[in-house]
Amino acid sequence: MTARSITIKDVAAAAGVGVATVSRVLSGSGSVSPRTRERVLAAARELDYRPSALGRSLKLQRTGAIGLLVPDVTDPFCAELVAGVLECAGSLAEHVIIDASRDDPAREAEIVDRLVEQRVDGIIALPTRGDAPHWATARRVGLSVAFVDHATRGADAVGAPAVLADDRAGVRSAVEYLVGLGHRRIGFLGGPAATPTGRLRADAFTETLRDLAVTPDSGLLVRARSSRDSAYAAAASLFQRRSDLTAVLAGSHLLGEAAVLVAREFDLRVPADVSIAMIGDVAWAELCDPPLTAVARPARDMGYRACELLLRDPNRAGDRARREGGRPVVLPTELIVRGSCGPPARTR
Amino acid sequence: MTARSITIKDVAAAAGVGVATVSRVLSGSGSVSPRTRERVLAAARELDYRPSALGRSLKLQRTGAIGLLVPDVTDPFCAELVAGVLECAGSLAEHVIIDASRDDPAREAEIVDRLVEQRVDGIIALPTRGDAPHWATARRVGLSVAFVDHATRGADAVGAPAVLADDRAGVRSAVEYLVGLGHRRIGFLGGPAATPTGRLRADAFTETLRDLAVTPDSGLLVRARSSRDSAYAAAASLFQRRSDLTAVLAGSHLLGEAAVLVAREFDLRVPADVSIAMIGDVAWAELCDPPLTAVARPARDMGYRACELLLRDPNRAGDRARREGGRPVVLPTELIVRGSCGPPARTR
DNA sequence: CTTGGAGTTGGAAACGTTTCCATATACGCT
DNA sequence: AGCGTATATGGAAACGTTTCCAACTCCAAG
Repeated sequence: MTARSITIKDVAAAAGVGVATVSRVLSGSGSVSPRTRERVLAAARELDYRPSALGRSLKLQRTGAIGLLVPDVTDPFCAELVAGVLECAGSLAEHVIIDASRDDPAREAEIVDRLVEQRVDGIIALPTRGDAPHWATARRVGLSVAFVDHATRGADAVGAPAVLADDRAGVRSAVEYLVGLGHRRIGFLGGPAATPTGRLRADAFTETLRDLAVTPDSGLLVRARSSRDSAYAAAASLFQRRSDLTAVLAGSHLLGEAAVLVAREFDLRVPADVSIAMIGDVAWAELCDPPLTAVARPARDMGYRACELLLRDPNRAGDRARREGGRPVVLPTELIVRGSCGPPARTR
Repeated sequence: MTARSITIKDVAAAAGVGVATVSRVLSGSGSVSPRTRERVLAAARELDYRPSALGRSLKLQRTGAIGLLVPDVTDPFCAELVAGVLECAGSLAEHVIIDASRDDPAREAEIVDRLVEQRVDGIIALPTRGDAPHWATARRVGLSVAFVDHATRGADAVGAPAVLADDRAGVRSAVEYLVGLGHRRIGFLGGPAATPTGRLRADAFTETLRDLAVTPDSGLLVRARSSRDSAYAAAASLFQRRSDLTAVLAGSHLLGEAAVLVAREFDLRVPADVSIAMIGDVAWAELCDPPLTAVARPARDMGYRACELLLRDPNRAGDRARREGGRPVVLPTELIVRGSCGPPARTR
């Protein structure tokens, strides 16, 4: 019951040396005679000694932990991101404390507070909004923060490094592709205008159309909140109102899902009746019939890079980011052409 | 630069009281006069004091952290599981240290070691194999462990509580459904025979067939390793060798994916030419054309329950599990009928 | 034989908490 | 007035490390 766990003292006693020596042997620093080293190692093995990270962290003022904050771990993009962070953290012998904000700034603030208490070495976040006050607070208490995806403004405000996908180019490539196929009335399903991502992608959409000399039609641009239901409703309303559209670009995989379901609901053949493409490549895109053309965003790399940025001399990273005005790392996207897009049925 | 972080001592000094009093105020235990309480609170606010979990954990010998170990966070089942754990942990004010074993026992052992060093309050694991030696070690150093999914034998061996989906019943329901539709030559795509899950599902498959008086045909049962490539190869070989089969049950969502792709590759219409069902419901099942019939496993609940089991008086839980011979918690599955199964084209 | 450095070693302080214990104060009784 | 009790408070120990610093041993050089 009262099995007091064994400490460095026990090992020292068993080996007949001082605790300092044990520490030196185990951490490999300092000089110890081979003879003592052997004795200590034997004692440690004998007792099945497990050093406590608590004691060490307290002394070293460094936990070897990083916080990871995403809206939702079940989202495929977030999951890939997490995998990337895990991969990098593992290779740098850091461990990862994860939590989900569920897109709720209040919850996010709480989590950040907890991570501060835990004295994590840094936080990687896909923030609800990067300019929320708790991020400034985190930086103020000396925590380094790295933002991932849709946080440009926040990174600026807080002076934290950021890793982004080149969504503007991603949207552009998809639109160019669709227009190249002959589409002129292209619907866009976008995220909430309140979020940086939602705004940016919609802007890139209209911008590209203008650049290609296609007059944008505001009735073809629909917004949804980030829930499944809202996405479905948005898609349904778009398809219903505008039976003249020949293609749809979904601004997220959730919206892409909605587009596919609604098209099926309306008995529209893809791509004969309507072409569909989406931002964000996910596993099911390949399984759809027809497989869905999508803009792949390098989620895993983004996580890896963010972690690297945070851990590889964190002060430097933060400082550099601030000095350079928070110029974020931007990773390229890639248009994955599959079978869901074709020439429009009725040109003009 | 040398911004030594402020401690309880600073607050005590600022408020003109002893550290003990500050601790009492902040932790809400013991008695303090309203006047002092106010002064302390003011000082803490003034200094923006953040208590250090390190000091507290060291003193309390309890970290408020649990370890979570899954093969792969990007797997939809694992992701849901993680979400469930996060939900429960959050409500109990615990934080979660996550890592991925990538199905590698050696890596798993390392991670467990790290978690032991971190002095987590417990570990939730979807283990590579529950009877691996490091699990016994973990228990020996006084760590409580809860297994999730395919770990029956491990739970027995280690005496840890386990949360399982009722896969046997799940497979049974799918097979009964297919046989009920008239299928007699049903292919089964199974996981590796080396894993408990792989064995159990395949066994349930043949068992059910026997119970339904359908003579099992060993040529219709194919194994794959857990990689995507291997799944595809297995599915391809099954479809190629046995053009006489009228239905396929995939033993995992990865194998289901393979079945769908191969069927499409072979120009088989679903469900006209071949019916497909799979174990494990995932988001894309609904997006397939036709949507895939699948056996839903309550991943999120499993995570939640496991966390609950671990945290709600962990000693008790472990002891009870041991006393009862490790009788695991078994959660029901549900057959979600969609459009991918129909009567066989050529009966007999 | 003395001196000095190199190589080993152990004691003790520090990291930031919580909590036990002792003390101090106030107050209501007898 | 004296006493007992309840409430408030602070000092100090403990949690498990790391590392500074001092001390000790050994041996070679003077």
